[in-house]
Amino acid sequence: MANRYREHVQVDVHEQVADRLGGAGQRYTAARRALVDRLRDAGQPMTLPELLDGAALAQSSAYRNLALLEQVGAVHRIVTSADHARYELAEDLTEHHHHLICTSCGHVEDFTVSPALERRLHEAVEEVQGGTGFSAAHHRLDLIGTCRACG
Amino acid sequence: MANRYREHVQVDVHEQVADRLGGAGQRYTAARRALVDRLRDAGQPMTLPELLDGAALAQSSAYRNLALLEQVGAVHRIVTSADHARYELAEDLTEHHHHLICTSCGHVEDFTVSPALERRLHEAVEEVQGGTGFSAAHHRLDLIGTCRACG
DNA sequence: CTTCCTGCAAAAGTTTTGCATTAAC
DNA sequence: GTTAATGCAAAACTTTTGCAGGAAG
Repeated sequence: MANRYREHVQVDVHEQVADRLGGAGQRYTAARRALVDRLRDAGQPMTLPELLDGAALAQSSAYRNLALLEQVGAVHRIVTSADHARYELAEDLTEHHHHLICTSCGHVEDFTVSPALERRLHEAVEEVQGGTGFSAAHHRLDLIGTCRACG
Repeated sequence: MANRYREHVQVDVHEQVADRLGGAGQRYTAARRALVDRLRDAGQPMTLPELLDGAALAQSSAYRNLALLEQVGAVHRIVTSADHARYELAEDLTEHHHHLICTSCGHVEDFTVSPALERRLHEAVEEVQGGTGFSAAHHRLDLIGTCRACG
């Protein structure tokens, strides 16, 4: 089970997003709410075509809204080698996690690691920062391979 | 120092690449050798414009050669949020390492972590594989933030 | 009634592909 | 001689942008 460490701290996602948009002088429109709902319901990073499928929203609006949501820290954009980028809710609206990336079908799945390893990672990050002058906003641990369906 | 754990096991890169190309019925031309030389000399992942700068090679040939080199496992392509993808020699021609990715200028720098942490990472990978049916070819640990020059 | 949002269409920009020519084995 | 590699130009494709009309506060 990849999610055994998941804590399920539930925050009010919509309220959070509305706040962050409001702080930037932007509105939480129905289209934006729908995007957030889809992202939350999916529980997995989604491509733009997936987000758009069956939704009454222009492609350009979707891109614009997702870019805005990323700017205000509500959404995170993941680029892989696959055709489309993928979008997910920001970690502080869900929780810290990592990705299994299938090189065959492009599918991205979440997983979490033990708090102990996460702590070690964090220590390593600190260590590297000290030595290089690099200031890390966050880290990213991904597994690259093939998913069950493709394997 | 980010590279304190580096082992400097030197393999004959050109011989390795020639072998892998040969195995696929492809030739190790001067243009390909030049790309490999640049990648090795840089010691950092490079964009296509960087690789092409001052080189007598058509853009399309560069893309084609890099794609081929990636297919035969000699080169690794890294995609970030920046405009261009970056290319580096495959890890088995250099060594296992990780990346500091600057979100401001797009620069990518290498770093290594202690063998102990690397071992822990490997264990975590095994653990996740068992639980999910995902088959991981490799893992990726990146730090995302701002580099010394941009910070 | 001013500011932001949306849709459509066009543009931008990286990467890929077709095709004729040249080079490698 | 056959097969692969190159350069040029054009295409493909995701993502971005301009602009005019609509919606929201």
